[in-house]
Amino acid sequence: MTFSKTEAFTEKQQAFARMAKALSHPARIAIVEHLLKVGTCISGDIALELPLARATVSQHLQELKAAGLIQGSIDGQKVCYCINNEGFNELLEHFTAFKTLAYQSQNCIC
Amino acid sequence: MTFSKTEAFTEKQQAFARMAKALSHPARIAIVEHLLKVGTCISGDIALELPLARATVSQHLQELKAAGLIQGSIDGQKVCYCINNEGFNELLEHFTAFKTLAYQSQNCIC
DNA sequence: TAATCATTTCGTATGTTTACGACATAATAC
DNA sequence: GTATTATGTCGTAAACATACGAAATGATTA
Repeated sequence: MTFSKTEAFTEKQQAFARMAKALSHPARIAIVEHLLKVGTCISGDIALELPLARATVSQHLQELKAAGLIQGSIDGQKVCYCINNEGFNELLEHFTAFKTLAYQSQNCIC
Repeated sequence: MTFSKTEAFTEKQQAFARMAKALSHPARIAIVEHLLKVGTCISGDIALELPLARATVSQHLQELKAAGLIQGSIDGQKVCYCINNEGFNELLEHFTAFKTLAYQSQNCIC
C-alpha cells in the first residue's frame, strides 16, 4: 500500500515532485552543482568527486537522467554527462511558480 | 547500508536535499501550494482537499514541518498550519543559487 | 462528568531507496 | 586476438517511505 497515490494529483504536481525527488539526496545535489560549475561535460570523474562506489554513483546518475535533469552521451568508452537544459529549466519554472504564489500570499495569522 | 552517507557532503547540500525531499511527494506539493494560495492558516481541511486518510495527511504535514517548510500552532482542538516563511525562503535561496550557476554555465558540448 | 470532535501517534504491511561488490559489456591499446 | 579501461547492470541487505485503521490524546460541548 505504498504505491503513492500519485494518480490523484495533477500532472504538474507529479512532475514537480519527480524532480524534487531527483534532488532529494545530497550526492545528486553535488552532481548537479558540479555539472553546472564545470559546464563542459564530465564522465566518471564525477565518481572521484564523491565518497561513493562507482556503482552507486552510476545509480544516482541514472536517476538524474530519468528525471530529465541531466543527459549523457557516449564518447568512445567514456560517457559524457551534462545538464539537460530543457528539464533543468522546467524545474526552475516550477520554482518560479512557487515564488509567485509566495509573493501573493498573506502572512501567517496563526 | 542505506544510511545514506549524508555526512560526507556539505551542510548546504544536505539542507537543500532535505528540503527537496520534503517536496518529493505530490501530496506535499499540493499541501504547500494550498497553503501558499489560501495564505491564512488551515487545519484538517487540508485532509478534505486530498484523497488520503487523515492519518496519512498528518504524516505528510509532520514531514513538511520537520523540513521547516510549514509551521503549525494549536488553536483550541484544531491545528492551524501555514507556510514557515524563514524555511521557505531558505528553499528559494537554494534555487536562486542553482539558477545563478546555470547562467554562468557553458552550454553542453556533448 | 461524559460525549464528541480534531488531530496525532502506533502498529503494520508492502514497496522503494541506498549502498556495495561482483559480473557484464563495449571501446581502445598492445 | 588479448589486455586494459570506463561504465553500466545484477543481486542483495538494510533502511526508509507510504498508506491505512485503530487507539491515544486533548479540547470543547452537553
